Amino acid sequence: MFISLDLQSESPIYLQLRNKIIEGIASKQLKPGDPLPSVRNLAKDLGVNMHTINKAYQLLKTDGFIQIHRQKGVVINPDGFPEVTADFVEKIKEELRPMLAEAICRGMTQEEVRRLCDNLYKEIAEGGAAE
Amino acid sequence: MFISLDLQSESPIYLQLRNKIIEGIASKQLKPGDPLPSVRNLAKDLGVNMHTINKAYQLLKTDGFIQIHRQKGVVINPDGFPEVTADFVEKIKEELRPMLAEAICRGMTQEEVRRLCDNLYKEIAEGGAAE
Amino acid sequence: MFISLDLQSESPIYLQLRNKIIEGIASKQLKPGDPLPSVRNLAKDLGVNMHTINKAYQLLKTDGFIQIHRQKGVVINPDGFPEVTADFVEKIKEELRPMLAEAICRGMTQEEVRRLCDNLYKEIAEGGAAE
Amino acid sequence: MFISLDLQSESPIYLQLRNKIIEGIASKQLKPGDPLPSVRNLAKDLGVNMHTINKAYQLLKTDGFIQIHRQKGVVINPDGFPEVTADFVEKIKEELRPMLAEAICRGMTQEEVRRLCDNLYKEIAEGGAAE
DNA sequence: GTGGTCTAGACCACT
DNA sequence: GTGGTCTAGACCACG
Repeated sequence: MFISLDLQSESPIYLQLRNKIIEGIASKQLKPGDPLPSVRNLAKDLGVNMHTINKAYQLLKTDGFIQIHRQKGVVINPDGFPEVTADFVEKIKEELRPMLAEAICRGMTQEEVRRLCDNLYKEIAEGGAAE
Repeated sequence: MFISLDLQSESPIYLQLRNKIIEGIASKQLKPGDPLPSVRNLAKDLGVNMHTINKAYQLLKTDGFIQIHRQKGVVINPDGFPEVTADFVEKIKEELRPMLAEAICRGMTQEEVRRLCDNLYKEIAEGGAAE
Repeated sequence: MFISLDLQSESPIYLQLRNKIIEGIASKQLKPGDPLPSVRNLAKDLGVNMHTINKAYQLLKTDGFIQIHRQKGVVINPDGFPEVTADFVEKIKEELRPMLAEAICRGMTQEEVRRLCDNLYKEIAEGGAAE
Repeated sequence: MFISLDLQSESPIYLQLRNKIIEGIASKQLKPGDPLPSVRNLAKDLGVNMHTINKAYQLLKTDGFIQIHRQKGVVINPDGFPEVTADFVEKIKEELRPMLAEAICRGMTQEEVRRLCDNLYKEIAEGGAAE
């Protein structure tokens, strides 16, 4: 799995990295138990600061997507992933809301929105566009 | 139309304000030609700085949602709103992608995602839950 | 001669008006000695403030394009127009410079610039696009 | 590259700065990939406020002339510059029109206008007279 | 009274 | 140390 970061993006690098890994999990390119590169190695490969990698990994650990063992390294959580909590639904709705509102202003119908979501869902699940 | 801001939020105030106004347009609480408060009045009402309001207004102006008449004030764009451009679709997809990926990891089915979007779409269009 | 103002423009109304009248002179729709509407009438026709009209007229008078007589009203200067002074050349160059620089950055050739200026010159002189 | 601002000018400082940088690009004193000073350094050097510099930089970023890397700094867009869009041609024509009209009123021939543009084009491209 | 511009500070997130 | 954001003032052009 190749990870490409956009260093000019407004989105902080650590967040981009976290999201790329989550997309990797969603597309099953990364499966429970799979190892991830060490902080040091990944930092070198991506050409970014170690702290940045570490921040992404800590986020993923906190959310329960990965485990970090001092000796064995970093692995995709072998015990499965977090559920769809009420907090998560709330978060996704609050992030979605402004986008949907703008889409409505621009004249997108509910049908068009649905199709866009459906397509994106499939695209992610199949891992096509991640690269 | 009442606007409530979360001053503690990670999301910058000017963005929250921009989004609230777009939601107001989406829910038809704000219609083309409707006046918006002056920069200074709104700043006073919301208890934030004038420049913060101005930044939100400038964003909305650039995107074509409002018009700013220099000595007269601010109105919802009476000439209609921007289209669904390719850029917009690209933007929405890139913002949606990480959310959908996480939802997939957490086990949400495509059906559940669709329902969530549908409900949110209606909720926004009806403008009920915004405040 | 019809005058259309863009009330949403960044350009102040009095300047727009001044420029429209100068364009009228350039296209010979307005000739030396021709009368202009009174401040009061023009303000009513255009739906703007009297002070705004007056400011435009004062500018034109200062530059020598019109004469303002207390009783006879406002007329295009029957004694001819100002020359191409060094000040004017300087002014036009300083205004032109940023535009040309941007055009160069965007890859316009000198030939393309020349053609654009030529066309615009003719267009103005013929008064086609003035309204 | 030295930048001189006219703090007394009618033209806002941030616009003067934007234009100076565009002239720098046009004259090839600034090339794709070249770094620009940090917002705060340039502000100190020019003796103006940080926000004023930032406003100029934001403008240049929006137009695609520079890139702003969040924690790394500002560089001339290494991926090239925007094209000659229809919008740009429209803008330049509308700005040019009043100047040309006045030039015509003052008796400048098309030949004289052409020569003035040609000379200015060369002067900018060679970057001699900018400072 | 309106927005446009500018100043002189300040805190924060990111690397 | 970088840009992003925000505040609390101020003056000006415009209408």
